[in-house]
Amino acid sequence: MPIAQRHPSAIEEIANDCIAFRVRILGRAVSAIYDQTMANVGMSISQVNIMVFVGKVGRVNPSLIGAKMAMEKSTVSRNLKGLIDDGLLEAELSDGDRIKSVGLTEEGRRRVETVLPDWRRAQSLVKKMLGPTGAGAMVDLGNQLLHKA
Amino acid sequence: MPIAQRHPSAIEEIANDCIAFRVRILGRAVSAIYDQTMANVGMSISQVNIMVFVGKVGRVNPSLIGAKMAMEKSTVSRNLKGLIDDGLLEAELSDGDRIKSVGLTEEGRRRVETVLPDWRRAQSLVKKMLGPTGAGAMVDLGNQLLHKA
DNA sequence: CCCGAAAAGTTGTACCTACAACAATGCTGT
DNA sequence: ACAGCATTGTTGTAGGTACAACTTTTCGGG
Repeated sequence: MPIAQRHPSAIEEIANDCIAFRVRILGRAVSAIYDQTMANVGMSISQVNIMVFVGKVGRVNPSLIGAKMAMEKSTVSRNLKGLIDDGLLEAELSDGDRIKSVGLTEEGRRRVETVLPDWRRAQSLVKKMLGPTGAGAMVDLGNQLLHKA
Repeated sequence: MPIAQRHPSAIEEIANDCIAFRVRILGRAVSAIYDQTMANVGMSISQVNIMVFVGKVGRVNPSLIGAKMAMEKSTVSRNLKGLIDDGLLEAELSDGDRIKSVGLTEEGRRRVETVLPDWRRAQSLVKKMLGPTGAGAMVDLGNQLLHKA
């Protein structure tokens, strides 16, 4: 005869299993390390990530950034605005002044080189925090998502 | 004699290896699924996670929430405020009206039960997105961080 | 070519987040 | 008991994020 099932409360179930809970904590913990480490050059990890993405793929339109980076289009719009104003991205505009595409400027490219040492320190700290296995798992998981998008 | 090393640009290096890049994309993608799935009950995954954490550990002071959930104390302060105003958390206050500790109210507990079905749908969608292996890795990584904190 | 629908970008609004500066609380040694 | 210091919580400010509503652009079928 079947063994009586234990019925964990909603709280137990969510606390024990929730993926969002864990992803979000991880995101805050990891982002904080990069942001703090790169603060001396006045760049956030959010900004660096966008510049690197644009620099890697070349000229892109905002919607592709959103698709690949899982960002809502309005978020992309505002984030690009800041980087363009700072001269780190260069935009091709439509008649109505909408961003048709962006590319990394030379200044942007130099800026990425500038943050590299700090980025490396942060990356190393995070690897230590997650352990080699954890860090590897995280990269694999991210790549899987990136290649799917 | 040693083989000449290829020198990837800063862009290549960061794009290929950055853990923050991947964690943050994952965080947005995952959070969006939970938020959209639970929108009909008017709760965000952020709120549910805090309620569940408080419900699980019982009466806690804000600083512990921050420590365990990797949230800055000011963030905790504001997030608790909302849940208290909504009657989902109950606060013990100091003379100066500062929050000494919070606990889950009965209404809060019921609310968690209410979102459970939607939470399960979201959880299932995310598991599908990450695959069983990926989801497992994510939970392990999160637990590791939680137990260390 | 043109019309209508779909896709893409922007703006208003609101929530989540963090840092800095400040205020209140708690603790420790004498 | 209490003076000084460390911890804890709040508020000002600013960036990151998403949804809804709107505008502009693009794209396909007549």
